Amino acid sequence: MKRHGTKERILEASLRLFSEKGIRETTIKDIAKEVGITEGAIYRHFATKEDIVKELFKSYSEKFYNKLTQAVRSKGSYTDRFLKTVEAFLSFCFENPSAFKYLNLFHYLRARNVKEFSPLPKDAVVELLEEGIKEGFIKVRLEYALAMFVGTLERVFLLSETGLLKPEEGLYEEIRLMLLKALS
Amino acid sequence: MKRHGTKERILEASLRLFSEKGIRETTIKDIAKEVGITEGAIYRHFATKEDIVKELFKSYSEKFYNKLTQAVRSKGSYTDRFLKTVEAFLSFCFENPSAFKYLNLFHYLRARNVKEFSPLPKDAVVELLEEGIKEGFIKVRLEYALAMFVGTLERVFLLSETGLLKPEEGLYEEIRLMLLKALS
Amino acid sequence: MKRHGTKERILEASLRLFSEKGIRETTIKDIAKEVGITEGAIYRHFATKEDIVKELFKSYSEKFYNKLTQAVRSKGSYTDRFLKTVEAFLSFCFENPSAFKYLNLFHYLRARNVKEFSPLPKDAVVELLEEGIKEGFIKVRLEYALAMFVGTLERVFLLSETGLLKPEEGLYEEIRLMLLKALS
Amino acid sequence: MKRHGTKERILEASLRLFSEKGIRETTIKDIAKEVGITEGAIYRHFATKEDIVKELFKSYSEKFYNKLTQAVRSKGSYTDRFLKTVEAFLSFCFENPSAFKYLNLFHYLRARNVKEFSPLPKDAVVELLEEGIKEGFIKVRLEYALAMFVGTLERVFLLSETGLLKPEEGLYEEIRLMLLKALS
DNA sequence: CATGAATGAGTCTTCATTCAT
DNA sequence: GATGAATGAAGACTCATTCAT
Repeated sequence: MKRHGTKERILEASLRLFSEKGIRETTIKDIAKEVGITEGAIYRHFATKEDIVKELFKSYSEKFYNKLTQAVRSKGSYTDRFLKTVEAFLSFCFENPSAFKYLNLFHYLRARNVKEFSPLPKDAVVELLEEGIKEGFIKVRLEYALAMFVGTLERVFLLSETGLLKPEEGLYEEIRLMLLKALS
Repeated sequence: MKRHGTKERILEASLRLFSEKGIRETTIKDIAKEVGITEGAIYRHFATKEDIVKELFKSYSEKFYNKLTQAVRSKGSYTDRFLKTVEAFLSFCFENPSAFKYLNLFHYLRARNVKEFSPLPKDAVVELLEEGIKEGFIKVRLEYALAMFVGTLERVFLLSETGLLKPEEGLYEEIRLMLLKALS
Repeated sequence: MKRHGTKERILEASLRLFSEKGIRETTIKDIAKEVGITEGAIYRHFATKEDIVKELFKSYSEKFYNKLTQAVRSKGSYTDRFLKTVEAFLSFCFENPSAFKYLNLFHYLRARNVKEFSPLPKDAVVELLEEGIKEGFIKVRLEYALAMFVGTLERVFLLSETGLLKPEEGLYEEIRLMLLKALS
Repeated sequence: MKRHGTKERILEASLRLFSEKGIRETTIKDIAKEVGITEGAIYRHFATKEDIVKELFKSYSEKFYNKLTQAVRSKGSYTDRFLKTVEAFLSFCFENPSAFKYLNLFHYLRARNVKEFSPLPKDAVVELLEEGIKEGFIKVRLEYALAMFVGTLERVFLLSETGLLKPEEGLYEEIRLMLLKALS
C-alpha cells in the first residue's frame, strides 16, 4: 500500500492550497508545482478539478463525522462522552487545520451542494445533544445547544489560528464546563 | 442617461452575489446583469473589482462595529448592555444576512488582509467582555468568552439560514441566559 | 477671431500627448483632461479621434512645407537659399518639437496613408536640391542628397532633444557647410 | 503537439507586425494568427506582450551594436574601417528592415525606456567618430558628425523602403565619400 | 456648448482541459 | 504514468463613441 502515492499527494497539496487561498484562486498548476509534477499529470488521477474539490470534502467530512461519532457512542457516563466529543472536535481541528478550514469554506461557497454529502459532522453532534436532552442533562432547545456547541468549538480553533488563543492544558475540560453550564 | 444610485446598486448586487456564490465565482458581468447595466459601466464607479470587494468589507465591517459599540456603551446595568449587545449582533445578522456571510467569507479568503480594516466588530465584543471580567460578571478567560460569544451567535444565525433554527420570540433573552451562565 | 478656441486647444493638447506617448496610447479622456473639459465635449469639435489625428498631420505637414518652400523660393543666391532652407527646417523643429516628432511618428505608423497628404515637406527640399543639381552646386544623385539633407537635419534635432547636442550660435552655418561640401 | 521554435516564430511575427502597424495597433490575436497558433499559446512563451516588445528591442539592438562594433574595431586603415561601418550599418538595415524600423519606432514611443538597454548601436558609431576626431580625419564636432552619419544612413534606408532610392552598386562607396568630405 | 453615465466592441491575460510525444 | 505545448472559453479591464440632461 502506497502511503504517499501521487494521488494522495495531490489531495494533500490541494487541501493545503484550497484552505489557504481559496478554491478558485488555486490553479491546477499551483497544485502540480506543490506536488512536484506537471499539470497534465494531475489528470491521470482526477478527471476534473471539481473531482478533487468534492473528494476532499467527502473524505474529510466523513473522517470528522466518524471521529465524532466514535466519541459520542463511546462507553461511559454522558458527561464523559460529552467531554470526549469536545476533545474529538478540537483535536480534529488542531490536527487537521487545513481540513477544518476547508470544510467551512466549502460550506460558504457551496451551501446548496452540502446536502449531497451526508452524514455530516454536525449529525454526530446532534446525536449527542438529543441524548442529553432526553437524559435531562440539557435543558435548552436542541437548535440553541447545537449552535453553542459547534459555534464555540469552531471559534476556539479559529482564534487559536490567529494567535489570539493559545490551546493550553485544561482547555478541553474548561470548555466542557462552560458548555454544560450553559446548556443545563 | 442619469441613473440614480448606480454605485449603491452595484454594491448591493455585489454583496448579494459574493455572499451567495463567492467573490471569485462572481463575475463583473454577473454584477452588471444584476444591476441592469453593462460591464463597462461598472468601471465608471469602481476602478477594479477588488475595490468593490474592499469597499464592501470596510463599510459593513464598520457598520457592524458601530452597531455593537453603541450597545456595549449604552446606558444601563451590565446585564442589560450584555443583552443589548446580543440583540445588536443578531439583529445585524438577520437584517443583513448577505453582509454577515460576506464578512465571514472575507475572513476565510483574505485572513491576511483583515488587519488593514480596524476596528473590527470583534473589538466591540472584546470591550464588552473585558468589562464583564473586571466587574466580576465573567469568570472565564477572555479568549474563551470571546469564542463562545461570537461562535454561538454566529451559529445561531447560520442555523437559521439553513432553516434548522427558527428565530422566535425570546431568542435573545434565552441566548443571553445561556451565555451568562456559561461565562460566570 | 478666437486665438484659443476650444478646438485649437484640443489640437494643441493632442499634438503634445501624441508626440510624447503615441497616438494609440493617448485616450480621448487624456486629451479632455489636458484641455480641461470632458470627453463628450471633444465630440462637439471632432467627429472621431481619427479626425484629430489626420487634421494634425495635414496642418503641420502643410505648415512645414510652406515654411520650407518660402525659403527655397526666396530671393538670393543659391547658397543663400540653401542656408535659409536649413534654417527653416531646423527652426521649425525647434519651435514645434511636438509637431516634428508627430510628423515622424505618423510616417512610421501610417506609411501607407502619407501619400494622401501632398505636398509633403520633403517636396520642398527636393525642389531645392533639383535646382542645385541643375545649377551644378550639387554633384551627387538627388536621392543621396535628399537622404543626407533630411537625415542630417532630423538627427540634429533629435540629438538636441535627448540633450546630446546643444543648438549653439553658428549651428546653421556649420551644417550648411558640411552639407554643401558633401554634396558637391 | 511539439512545435519547434514557436518562441522564435512569435518573435519574428511580432517584429514584422510591430514595424508595419505599430506596437499598440498589433494585437496578441494578430500575432497568434500570423504564427498559426491561438492567443493562449503565446503566453506559454512570454508572460506579457510587453515582454515581447522588450525582448525584440534588446536582441536587435544588441545585434546591431555588435555588427557595428565589429566593423569599427576591424583591422585596416581608418577610412577602410569607416567604409566597413557604413556597410555594416546599411547591410543591417537592408537585411533586417523590420528590425531597423522597429528600433526607430521604439525610440519614438519609449524614449524614456531606451536607456535601460545599453550599449546602443549609436555607441559604436560614437566610438568610430571619436577616433576619427583624434586622428584628424574628422574636423567637425562629434555631435554634428554623429547626426550626419546616423541621419544620412537612416534616410538612405528609409528612402529605399519607399522606393525613392534604389540601392545600387557603389552606394556604400559613394556614401562614404560624401560623409568623409562633409566631416573633414 | 458641455457633462458624464452608459454602451459595446475589443484587448490582454488566465486557466481547466486535451493530446501528441 | 508523465510532460508540456496548445486550445478555447472565459474574465477583468479599456476606450472610442453616444446620448439624455
